[in-house]
Amino acid sequence: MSVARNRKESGTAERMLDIAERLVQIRGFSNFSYADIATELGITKASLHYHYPGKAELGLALITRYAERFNQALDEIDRDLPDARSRLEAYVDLYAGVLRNERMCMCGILAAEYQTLPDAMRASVIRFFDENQTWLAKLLEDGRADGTLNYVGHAEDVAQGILSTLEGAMLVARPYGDLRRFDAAAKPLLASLTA
Amino acid sequence: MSVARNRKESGTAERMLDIAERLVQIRGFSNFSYADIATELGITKASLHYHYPGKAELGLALITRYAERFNQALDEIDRDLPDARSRLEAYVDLYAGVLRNERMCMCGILAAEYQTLPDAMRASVIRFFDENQTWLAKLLEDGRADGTLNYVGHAEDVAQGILSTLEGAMLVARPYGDLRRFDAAAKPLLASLTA
DNA sequence: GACAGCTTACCTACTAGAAGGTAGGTTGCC
DNA sequence: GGCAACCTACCTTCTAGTAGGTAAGCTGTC
Repeated sequence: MSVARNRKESGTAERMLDIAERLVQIRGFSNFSYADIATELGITKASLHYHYPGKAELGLALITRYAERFNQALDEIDRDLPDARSRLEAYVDLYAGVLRNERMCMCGILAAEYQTLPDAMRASVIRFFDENQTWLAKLLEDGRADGTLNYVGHAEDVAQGILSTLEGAMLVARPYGDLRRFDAAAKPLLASLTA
Repeated sequence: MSVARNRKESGTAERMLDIAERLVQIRGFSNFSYADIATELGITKASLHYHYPGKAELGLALITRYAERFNQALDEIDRDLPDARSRLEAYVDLYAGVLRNERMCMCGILAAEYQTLPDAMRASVIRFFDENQTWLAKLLEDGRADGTLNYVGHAEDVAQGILSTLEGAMLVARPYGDLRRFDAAAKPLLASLTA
């Protein structure tokens, strides 16, 4: 028993989020329980309430972390890729990556459950979509400027369309367990923005 | 007390489906209960089990009826509208109509819950999508023939893309309670198929 | 440097309520 | 009297959540 061994050094709260995140993305928020997490972590349900007093708080932390990481990924795309077109491809690949892990976009699945979500979570789901859309709208305007993308109408509207298409592509592809279904929606989308 | 008054003349089983259908499309399959239906119908939970022995059977009946009606609507579109382009518009409007009722496509929401669905229901969700896709693929080929639609690649792939886009548009539009969000995805889709 | 008091992270044992579901009885029309 | 459609009265299992306790590690004071 070394000094910090019994203390289980690594954040249980963080591991709770890891497990819950996976369960949400596979089953949905109302289809996993504290008991599921407890079993997987090897501690009791009661201990979980020490870290997050209720499921609503856990859910909120879940979206917050997810959105943070997503925004980080967007920043990296902005930093690493030169033109709007290749950034858009990278954005699409973010979604494809989630699907490759046999998961659904967290906020996509939460959108489906929206009516049964705690209030605090609802606002965060909306915010996630808004932030995505803002990022996409800027990308679209950049693309028009640098000549790598073109489209008709307002960037905000097109951004809404892109987001919807990608979420839908994930939603429908997952029951089939077939990534090509995602591509079937994503490729024509990209094509229509470069034509 | 007229002849068939106490007998509640109109099929309770059918009214169960009506209520359950609405609840599924708003909350999802795992977020409504027999108790919800019982309350709304004004009879006891136990009576519901007389009509559908379990939730899985109810769920199956739900998809079956929904798919039947949807297919009828597709037949009517085929019968009433002359060209592929206007048929596609009518198809998109079927989706918009669901959203106008503040509902999500039943099979869209079931797709989100897919991993927690009874086996029999899973197969039916897939079948619904397959039938839609088959209908759309034929429509796309007709459109190529009659010159009202054009696209690149296989009709089946484009059909997948259309389905995904519309499901996604509904999914994202609903938390916002904003039909324009649906249009933002649907209009460019239609445009890209007529360009 | 010891010991008091506090904090962290867990535990056992429990609650109330909701879930799906069942057994068996009642009602009223044909 | 038979049967459809309901009922009362349960049961089990699962749910989130609570009460209260404990072992171990920190921290500040004398």
